[in-house]
Amino acid sequence: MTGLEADQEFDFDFLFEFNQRDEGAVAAPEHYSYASSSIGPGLPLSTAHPSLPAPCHDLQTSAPGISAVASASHPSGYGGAVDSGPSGYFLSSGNVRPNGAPALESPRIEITSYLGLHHNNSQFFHDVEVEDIIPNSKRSPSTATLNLPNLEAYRDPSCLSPASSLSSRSCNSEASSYESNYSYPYASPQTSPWQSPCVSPKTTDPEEGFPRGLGACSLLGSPRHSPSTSPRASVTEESWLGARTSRPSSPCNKRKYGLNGRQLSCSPHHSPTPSPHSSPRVSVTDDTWLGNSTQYTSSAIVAAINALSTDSSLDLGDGVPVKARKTALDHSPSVALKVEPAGEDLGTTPPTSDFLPEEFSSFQHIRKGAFCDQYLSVPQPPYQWARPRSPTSYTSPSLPALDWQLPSHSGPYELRIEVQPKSHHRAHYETEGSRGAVKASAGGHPSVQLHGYLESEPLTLQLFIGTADDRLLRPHAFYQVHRITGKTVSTTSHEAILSNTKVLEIPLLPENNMRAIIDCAGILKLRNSDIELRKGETDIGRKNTRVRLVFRVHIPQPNGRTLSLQVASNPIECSQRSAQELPLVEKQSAASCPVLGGKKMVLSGHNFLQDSKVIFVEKAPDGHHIWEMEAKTDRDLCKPNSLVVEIPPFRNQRITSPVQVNFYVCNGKRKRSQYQHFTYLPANVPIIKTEPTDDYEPALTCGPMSQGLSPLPKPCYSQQLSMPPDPGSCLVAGFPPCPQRGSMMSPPPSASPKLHDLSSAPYSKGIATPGHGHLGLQRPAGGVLAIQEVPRPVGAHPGSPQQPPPTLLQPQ
DNA sequence: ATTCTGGAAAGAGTG
DNA sequence: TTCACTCTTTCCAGA
Repeated sequence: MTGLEADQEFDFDFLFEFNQRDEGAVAAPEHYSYASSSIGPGLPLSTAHPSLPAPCHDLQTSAPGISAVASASHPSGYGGAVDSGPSGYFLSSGNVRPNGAPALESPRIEITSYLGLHHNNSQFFHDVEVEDIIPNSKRSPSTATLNLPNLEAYRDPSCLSPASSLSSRSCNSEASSYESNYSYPYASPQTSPWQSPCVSPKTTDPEEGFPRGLGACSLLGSPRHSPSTSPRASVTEESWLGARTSRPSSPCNKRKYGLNGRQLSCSPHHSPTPSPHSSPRVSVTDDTWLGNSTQYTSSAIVAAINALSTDSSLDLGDGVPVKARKTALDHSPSVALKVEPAGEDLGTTPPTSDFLPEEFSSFQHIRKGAFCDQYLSVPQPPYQWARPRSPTSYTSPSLPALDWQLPSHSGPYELRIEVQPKSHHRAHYETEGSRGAVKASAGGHPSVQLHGYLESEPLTLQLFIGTADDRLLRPHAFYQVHRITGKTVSTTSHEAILSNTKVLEIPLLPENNMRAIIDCAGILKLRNSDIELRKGETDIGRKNTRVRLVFRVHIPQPNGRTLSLQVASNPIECSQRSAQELPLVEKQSAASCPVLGGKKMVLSGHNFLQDSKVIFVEKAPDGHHIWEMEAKTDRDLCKPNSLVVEIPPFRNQRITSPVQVNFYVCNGKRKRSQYQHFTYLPANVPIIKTEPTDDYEPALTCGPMSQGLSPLPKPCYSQQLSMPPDPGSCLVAGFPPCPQRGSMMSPPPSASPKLHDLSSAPYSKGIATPGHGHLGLQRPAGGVLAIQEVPRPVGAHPGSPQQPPPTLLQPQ
């Protein structure tokens, strides 16, 4: 901890600065402080464990795991975050409050935001405790179905045809996302990716803050206080009806389905709520950039930044694409801890009780309830298990937002996925019946175990559906976890909603060695059009069909803090078709090879055909292919699940540093697998390690790791390279491919740049662009790698300079 | 009667 | 603008 402390201080500083600068920023800290304070009380009340209380964030955030694990002293990152986290919060809070005034611009906003944030965070509370408290009425339909909150609200006025799904309009979304990515990079916090997770005061602000009249607001649209009231309301309804009833872009209109009812009901009112999630995305990118390293730290900082950004965003607003902005704003929610200005404690529950219609509406988004409700109305679980036993840790508002990157292990603890889920699982729509629980590839179900926990107190394992792209792990906007019950389900679970994300809470019992079999989790697909209309949503759903199961556990620490660990599964393809027809590479026996090639590489996955071709591609930063080479495949050895290919020689036999390329399996026209990463090594250079180990790990490890940790590219380098500090070198050398992961993550060549590429693009620009020749090209790799690898560094490589993140950034 | 599943139709989106 | 093909979403039917 000591080391951490130092870090903490560091973080604090940041926080302060931010705070001082922005109210929002301040707010963030405050939240924390509040949260902490408030939490304490709050939790107790509920069922929460004492442990969970306020400290949680800090700890978690601090990412004890990360900082601690990796290196006691994480300078910046986690450690700082962690340490600072707590303290930071307090301090900040203290300051803040006083400063509260500082909020100068819009104190309310801050407050609100906090609230909002809190709520979000507190979601747990809400979910757990609050829910009970809160009248169903408030919630939208308590039905299990997810309600899309305010489609209308989300819709931009600009959008001509509400119906059309954003995806189609991807441009916008993309643009926004890209922009966010690019533009943000270092520059203004606002834009910066950082915003992402944390704090998202913005969101709150906007909504609450109306006063400000954030530029964003306009974008956001109506959300403000009362969605319904808002001008849009009318629109809303229309939209609702139209949108909702009919599927947005698609067939809806044509087909008449009966779902409308539900949606409508929910709709208008809810609308205001921004989607918390949304934020992550944008931020993600940024995060990646920035600091991957500092997941936590960053988070704290981010929060601060977000706050700032929020404000700024307003200013910038004009310049920034709507979507981008929205996103930013939205972020806040997710991250934000909800703290209420006044009632810190309240933050947790109090609010719930209070709502006046209007207020409620305004807060809704903030409140988990609001958010959630709008989004997902989760049936409340009458489950008992949670209460009695479960520590209810979740409740604490201080818990890290779902888009925060957390380590999979810290100190003696390690959260590990013992059995990975199958790479394919057809998600079901709300209009369909459940398609069952996610299964393991070998039969049975995935399982997760917390190692190193010797206490007798049971814990709660959280599960939510996360993204599987090259960017930072975050809740997937288009998929939600779906609780499965029935005779065949042996694992009890409880649903909760955090920032619009459904979270399945599963007990981790000492008697079961803190192991849980995940046979109670299905995957629900939300209509792209609905989600894309959400405010702040920058991602498009089209072809965005891969997800990961993300597991989290919050471990109470003796010092009162809570340590949060997170692990993500390997990617899961959730679409019907692709899962059946597209080739999928899950593993590759080699991650790199000398430029001479000739080496055999075994690919394992699905849908391989004798006619399958394996194409190696080197892409330029701009995405176009510089080089393509079909690898020879051994048809005799080809099986549906495995393919043996001979690595082709690289076009340039004289490379002096590793060059990352991609390859994919092609079954025909558009039936291509995701890009896989592969690295060509200089002929005379000692091989770093091409084989199995990496492959393996990457695949598996990466999945998880990336999941949890930060996706930042930098880390990767550090980790793998552990070597040289030089940025440049790192980049180059660093690029070790993370094969497997890549497979899942990278976008198909043909695929629209948007989704997948988004991530890549950003990276490329940020990283590659600048001067790294090949490296630049490798780009995606960087991003990808980073993500994958990062984790390791954190957890695994304590020694590594982890926090290189900064390095990365700087390099550029 | 439900829950899972696999399959596929219908229509919108993409290039 | 048209066309072929892809992708999404909803239905259907059987286990």
